[in-house]
Amino acid sequence: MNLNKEKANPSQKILLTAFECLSTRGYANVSMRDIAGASGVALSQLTYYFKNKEGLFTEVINMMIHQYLLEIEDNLQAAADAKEKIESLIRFFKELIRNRPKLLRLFIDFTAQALWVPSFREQVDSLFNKLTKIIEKNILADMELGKKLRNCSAKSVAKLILGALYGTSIQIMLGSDQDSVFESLNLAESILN
Amino acid sequence: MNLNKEKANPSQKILLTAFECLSTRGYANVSMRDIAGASGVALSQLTYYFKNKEGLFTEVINMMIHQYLLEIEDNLQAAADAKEKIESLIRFFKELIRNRPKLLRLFIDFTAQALWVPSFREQVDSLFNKLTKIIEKNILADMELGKKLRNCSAKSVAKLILGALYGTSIQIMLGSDQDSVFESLNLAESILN
DNA sequence: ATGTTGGTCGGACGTACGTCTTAATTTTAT
DNA sequence: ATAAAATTAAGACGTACGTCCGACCAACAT
Repeated sequence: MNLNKEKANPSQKILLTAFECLSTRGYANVSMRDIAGASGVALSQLTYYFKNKEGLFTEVINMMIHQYLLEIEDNLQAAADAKEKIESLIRFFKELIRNRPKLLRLFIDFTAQALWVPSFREQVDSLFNKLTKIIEKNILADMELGKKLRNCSAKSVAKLILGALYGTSIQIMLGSDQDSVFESLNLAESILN
Repeated sequence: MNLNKEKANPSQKILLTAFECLSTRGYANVSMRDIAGASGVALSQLTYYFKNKEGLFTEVINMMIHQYLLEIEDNLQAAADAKEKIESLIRFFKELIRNRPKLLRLFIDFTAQALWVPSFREQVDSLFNKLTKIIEKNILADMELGKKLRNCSAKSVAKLILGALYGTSIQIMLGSDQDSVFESLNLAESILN
């Protein structure tokens, strides 16, 4: 976070601190008091701005989704052809794992919470759909894989790609031997070409 | 669970009830008292047998891993050739999603907890490794995909397959439109052949 | 019969939680 | 300058939590 936490308005400050806490220790292990304390704000401020813990987490996730979805789409549209786009997508995931593991952890945690909290679930579903559409539009539109498998809908292909990237990333985050899974991502890239 | 909960010894009874509660409402949303009440046992019995909530969840997961790892391996070894084995593996995941979603939910939840609880993390890592080995040994040993990609280690291929199946399953569990993701699993099958 | 052991039970302990209320303070609009 | 609104602060409320303790009770060995 290179945003200046001090100068931001309080709700931004809370959001950024909340991201830090949640992505470091997990939704279940962070209390509203922790976040209030860490952002130097009264507990009731959190309620005032975000109603409750669920609302706060929702906004943290929204902030992240907004930021990184744009980033992905920019990267993809900057790439010239399908091959470069795939490379860019895989690079994004690698970079996520290596340099922004907190973000990935936050998202994995969020995904699991979504199993039990309806509003989270809608959010996750919407994100998955957006990602699928991005992959579909940018990568599958004009490549031979699309033709090769045109008996399947492009949506299914995109979902499989997304699933593979996500599932592989989870293994990396949780596994002890990270190298072989990074290899898996490279492999995914070469399969797609 | 077709095991007879009534006749089982108390620790088994607790385990089965715990599975039911945890897989229905999630680790964070189930209390020790809930489980004790549902299994008709005093709260302190849970502590007596499993020390604490973490220990109880660990044993629930162990029970499931033991049961379904055997099942997967049996299925795979019963299949004649690589093609059948792949079919069997995909069928297992489909069946998991369709008929035993509780188990899958439990596992996804567990995976997320593993981000923050070291003992869970070891358990997940070990499970992922076992699954990878199973895929590696049964599917990749003698098929042309193995040769086609022999510049990558078999382990990486197996991890990619596992990641794809797991990531796709998560999308199904959380998504509204399940059909297109089932299609993705079919697609995974045809890619592997 | 008696003592011992492993299992069972209800309940209490201290803590932490999310939420809510109420009041003080600052900002904004008139 | 004053009224209204928005923001901040502090604290209490009730609840739920995981853990722990001491009393029972059954079975069994002595």
